[in-house]
Amino acid sequence: MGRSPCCEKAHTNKGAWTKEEDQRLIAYIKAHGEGCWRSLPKAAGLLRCGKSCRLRWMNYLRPDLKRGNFTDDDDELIIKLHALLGNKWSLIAGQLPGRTDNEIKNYWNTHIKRKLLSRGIDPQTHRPVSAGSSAAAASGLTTTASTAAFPSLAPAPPPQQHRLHNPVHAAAPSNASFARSAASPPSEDGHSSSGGSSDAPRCPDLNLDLDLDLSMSLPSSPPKTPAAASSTTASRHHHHQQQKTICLCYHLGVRNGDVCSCKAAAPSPAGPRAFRFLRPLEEGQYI
DNA sequence: AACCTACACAACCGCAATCAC
DNA sequence: GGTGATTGCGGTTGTGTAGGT
Repeated sequence: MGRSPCCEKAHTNKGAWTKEEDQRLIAYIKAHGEGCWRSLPKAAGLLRCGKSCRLRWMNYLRPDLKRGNFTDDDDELIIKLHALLGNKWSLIAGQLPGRTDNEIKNYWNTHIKRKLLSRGIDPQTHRPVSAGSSAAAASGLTTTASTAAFPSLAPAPPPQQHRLHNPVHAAAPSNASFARSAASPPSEDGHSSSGGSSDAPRCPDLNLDLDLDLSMSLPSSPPKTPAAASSTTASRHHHHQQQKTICLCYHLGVRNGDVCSCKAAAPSPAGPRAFRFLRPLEEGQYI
């Protein structure tokens, strides 16, 4: 379907944001809320692409962002979530209130990868480097941490016609598409992963006690302000406001009737699309 | 002090998913 | 159901800076 450019590049600034631009963006969003990124730059008097505005707001200006170092607990949680979800940074970020997918992605690439390698663990497969050959990995993917964490998911038949992004892949690694989507971390050198280890099952003998870890309490964070929650997203996916009763299966995008029986916890009237992605947890909200 | 290198992170790009008509 | 518009995600790149020589 041919795509028009998201903005008129000839009339937009690029590169680092200035303080003035930040102030304009903040002021506008405070006054009008998030949403309609396409028209926001013009309305806010910014010579920026809407995507750029959104990114700046989401990754840097949002008031609920937690700046500062990651704790060791954060590290471990990220590692375990990565083992479970692969490079689904937005999903991982959803479990770390106040952190952005971009921040976690950067942190993974600059710190955690090295940390794992220093432990002799392959950051892609989460297996010992020496035993991390593709041949060994090919032994199977059916009893990964995912199924350990969600035993009820294990026997589920491969979902039909799930979209690539549907996180059910992450929760149901027994189907091949999981390996191609959620389980396709970047290649060792950090370059594109799109063609990565598509057929190599990840961490078949991974033992990360994820069932324990995924039920543990997560660090709390200040409640998100209404403005902090994407108004656009909120209007489309307002079920996220009711996440306190939602199980992780639902968090992961499992649709009603797919593999999770937590239907009662899925309040969305918006249909399957509303299950697309989980959102950052509210304060005191656990998975 | 100057240069080089590695690191950290902000920002961009391309594409898929989703929405609206 | 088809199509274009918009949003959001993941991968990659660019740039500033700290540390080493």
